[in-house]
Amino acid sequence: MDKKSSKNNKVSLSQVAEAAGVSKMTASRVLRGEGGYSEKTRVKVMAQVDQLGYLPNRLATVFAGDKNSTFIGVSIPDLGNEVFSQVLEGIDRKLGTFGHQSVLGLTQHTLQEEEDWIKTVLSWQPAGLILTGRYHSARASDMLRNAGIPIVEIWDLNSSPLDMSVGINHFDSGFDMGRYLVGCGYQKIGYVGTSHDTANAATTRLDGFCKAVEGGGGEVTRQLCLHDTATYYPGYYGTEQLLASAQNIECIFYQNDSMAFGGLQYCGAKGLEVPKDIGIAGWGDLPVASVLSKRLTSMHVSHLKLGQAAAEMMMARLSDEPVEPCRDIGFRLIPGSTVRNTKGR
Amino acid sequence: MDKKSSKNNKVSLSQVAEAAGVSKMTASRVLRGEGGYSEKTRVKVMAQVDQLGYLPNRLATVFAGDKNSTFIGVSIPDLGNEVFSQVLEGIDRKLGTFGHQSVLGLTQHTLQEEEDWIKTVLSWQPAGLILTGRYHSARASDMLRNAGIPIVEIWDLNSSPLDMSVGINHFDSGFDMGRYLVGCGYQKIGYVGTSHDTANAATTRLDGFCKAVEGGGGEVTRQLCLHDTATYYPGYYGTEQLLASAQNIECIFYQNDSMAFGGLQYCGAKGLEVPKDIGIAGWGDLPVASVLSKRLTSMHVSHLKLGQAAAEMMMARLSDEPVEPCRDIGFRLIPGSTVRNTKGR
DNA sequence: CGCATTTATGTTACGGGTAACTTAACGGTT
DNA sequence: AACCGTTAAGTTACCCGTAACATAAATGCG
Repeated sequence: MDKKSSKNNKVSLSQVAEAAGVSKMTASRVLRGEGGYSEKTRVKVMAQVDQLGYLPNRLATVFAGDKNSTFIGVSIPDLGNEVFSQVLEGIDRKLGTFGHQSVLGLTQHTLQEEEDWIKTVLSWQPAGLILTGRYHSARASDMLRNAGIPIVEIWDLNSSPLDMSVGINHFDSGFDMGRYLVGCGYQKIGYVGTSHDTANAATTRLDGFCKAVEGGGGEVTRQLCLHDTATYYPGYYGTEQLLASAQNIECIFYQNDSMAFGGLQYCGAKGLEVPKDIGIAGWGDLPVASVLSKRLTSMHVSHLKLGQAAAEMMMARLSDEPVEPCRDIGFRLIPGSTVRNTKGR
Repeated sequence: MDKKSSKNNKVSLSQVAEAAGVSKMTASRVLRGEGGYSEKTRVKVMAQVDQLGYLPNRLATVFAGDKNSTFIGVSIPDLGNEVFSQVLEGIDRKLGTFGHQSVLGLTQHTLQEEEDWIKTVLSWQPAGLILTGRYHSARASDMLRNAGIPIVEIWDLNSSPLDMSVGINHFDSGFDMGRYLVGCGYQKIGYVGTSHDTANAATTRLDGFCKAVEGGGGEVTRQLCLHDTATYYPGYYGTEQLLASAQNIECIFYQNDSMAFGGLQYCGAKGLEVPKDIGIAGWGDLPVASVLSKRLTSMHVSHLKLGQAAAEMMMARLSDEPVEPCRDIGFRLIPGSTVRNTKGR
């Protein structure tokens, strides 16, 4: 049974059929429970399935062209960011309940990586794709259009998606945060984030943020930590750089909570009291935000729910159920206690 | 070009060949760069490939049985735990550099989920599997043995793996932590963790921990938060429960850092000073541990490296290179400052 | 009992590529 | 021109399961 031929030691349906003394078509019917066979035959076939340890080859089924695969390609920028690992968890768990599998692609926030991955994953005839972000290379867009399979773009809500979209309006979330901070009485506000080669959700948030702050009479001093990940340490050093270059900053908005934690740490190390001496606001509301004795001012997004929604839309489309092509997951501002409460003035 | 037939609108190699006025075998040779065709033919074929937007169907290639697939099934307990998302990131990034893809399975720490997933993923003819943990259901073990593909068991180092294993010795890591805490002068030590239906790495750590503590004359009061995730909140409430049931606890060891953060938060809320009034030790050394003003006493494991090593072993085996079947990634105790420093006594 | 109907099972063809083999075209040599 | 080796291209068969069609056995019913 084991390792008999160098080429292919898998047990095939024909072998099961032969062992059971029936044609492979009959065996196929039994395995699919399709009906049209006697109980005696069913028992014979199933006995051989157990005996030989037969596992169906789904490649053949899909290949035959009549059935869809159960692969869903899922592209995620990176998993170092807790946000995206939660999204992925939501997606994969939900897909799992429908008997589908995620084929992962980590695109490192670059369109080229995404394009390469799309090309590869499409060659596996996936049932659908879930992509993070609304921006794709021209060639990627072509392939996606021609693929003729359901596509869900997540994270950055897209009002004219390739197919379907679920996420939040990042501009609005940045705007709301900006308005809130200005409302707290801040005027000179800094920003610490990372820059990527392409437009992305964080940039969109910053745009919204700036608009609100400037509209409220404030001013945003930008500080982009080039070519680094949006994590704790860049947050720390970005804060140092920012404060060194502009002394009158009253409050800092960070690309995400991890970076804000780094900022808090820097302030603590330099004896700056938060929020007395400086205000700190993050984005994303990571669970670990609760670790701090002071609740971090942040923006809450239900990442798990976002992932689940994406998977649900995908499955609905695959079952030909009607699907609303755009779904807004929403966000919620967490006032926290790392910015001061001086209303207006 | 788009959506022409309801069944299959994919461009096939035959169509390319026909359009280029050659046989599909010739087209196949061109696409694989196998040689044996004229430059004129190559140009003709490639022109049609671009024209028609042909994407190879790898299903067919693998199905034909002569080539291996580039799927690697990867089972991970959950992604809520930052540890595992780092492991997955390490795996997928490394696999990607070899042109392979991860097919994800979240097994929620149950052997049944793992078994079901293994059955499904094997039906897709993966090139190999990477599984978290050393324990598998009997049926799963059967299937794995019969699959005849490389298998890497990660996380919990297995001296007699199904095929290959990479991870750390959890017993030893628990033992070292126990010895360290006893060495710091602690005698009455509590444990807060979660309990699962099956043996797992955390249990093994606890065993090692208890052995060291008891060997050093100390005593471990166990507190298992049944049926909950090993995250922040159960850490908080587990600490509350533990301290309510045993007043003389001097130090608490947690299943992981997330739970330890919860414990720290609880102590802060109740006015207990760390480490003056009580010691706190975690496990895993999450990056966010640096968020705290006090460095959390913990055990460092390089999760990313672990994932990369798993992928490397897999790829080496697939290229028939010699592979050491067991690889110990090691760990490093982080003394931190959440336990007191009273040496011996 | 014989014919119609249902049920059980078998046969053929196919999908998209590729290995293995065959044939045609080309170039050079004597 | 006849011969041969090389290169370029085409043919055939196969991988594994299933749809579609064909046949055989069992059952129903007047």
